[in-house]
Amino acid sequence: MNISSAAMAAGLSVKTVRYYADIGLVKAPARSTAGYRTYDDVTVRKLVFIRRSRAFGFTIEECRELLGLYQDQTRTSAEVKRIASKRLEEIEEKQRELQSLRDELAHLVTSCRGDHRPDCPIIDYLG
Amino acid sequence: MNISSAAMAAGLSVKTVRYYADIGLVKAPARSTAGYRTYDDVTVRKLVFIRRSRAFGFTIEECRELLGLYQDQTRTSAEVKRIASKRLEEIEEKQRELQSLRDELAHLVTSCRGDHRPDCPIIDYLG
DNA sequence: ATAGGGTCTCCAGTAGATGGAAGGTCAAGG
DNA sequence: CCTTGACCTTCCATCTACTGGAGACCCTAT
Repeated sequence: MNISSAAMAAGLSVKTVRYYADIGLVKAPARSTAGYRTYDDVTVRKLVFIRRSRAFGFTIEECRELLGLYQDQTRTSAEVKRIASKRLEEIEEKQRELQSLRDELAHLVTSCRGDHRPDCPIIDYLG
Repeated sequence: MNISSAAMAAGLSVKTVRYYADIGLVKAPARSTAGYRTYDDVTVRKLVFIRRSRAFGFTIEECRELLGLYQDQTRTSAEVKRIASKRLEEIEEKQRELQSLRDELAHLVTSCRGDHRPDCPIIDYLG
């Protein structure tokens, strides 16, 4: 399978697939005589795994760790849960941040008349 | 005022204050005979303005725009409101994203026993 | 033979800083 | 006067996770 088929199958861009091999996230694929990368299904499945992990916001390093666990028959679900819980915590922290940000900004936006005059509570707040 | 006092007063790091002048977000400060940057209160107030804007997640370019409006006596509050509303929309979009992410991840984490055994719904989902 | 795709490597750039090296400056204390 | 330590300078590199593009090579079809 050439890189574009692999990328398509994994739902990633060709650039990204190459990048993941460059940084050693998946192992370097075999090459055709012309030097083209040839991907197998196993690697494509790993690429899909990475895409889904990234969608949850796991960093590349976390993906590396998760991928290691994915392939490790002796893993414990506790290890996986620890990583996922950490990410969940981060998401929830971010949500709290965004919530207070939103409330504050929404308040300012609401109180701004948005007309042709220069006086503006948003600018006042920032300045 | 030397750069560290200005940074302190603005609530930013020295590096960041220098950076904001480098990219032309605030005008390049005057220099002492030794070449030290000397900041005045007006610039410090702008730095504070930028810090607060950044805290809302406005990009540097948006900060540039907001700062322009801040200094423009002929601004209209409509312009300010437009920029702020756009940011508010983005925040709310991000909130929706995070919410569905959180729900999904929370579900997986909850259903994972987190024990010494390898079987794990989180890994299953990703793979 | 040629046209069009696909692929290769390598380099640069994105946002918004931050870290560090090498060297100049300043004020206080001995 | 000299040293010490804190501050300042410039410049370059690094971070995250890719993405874009140039120039060259390869493959298939007509």
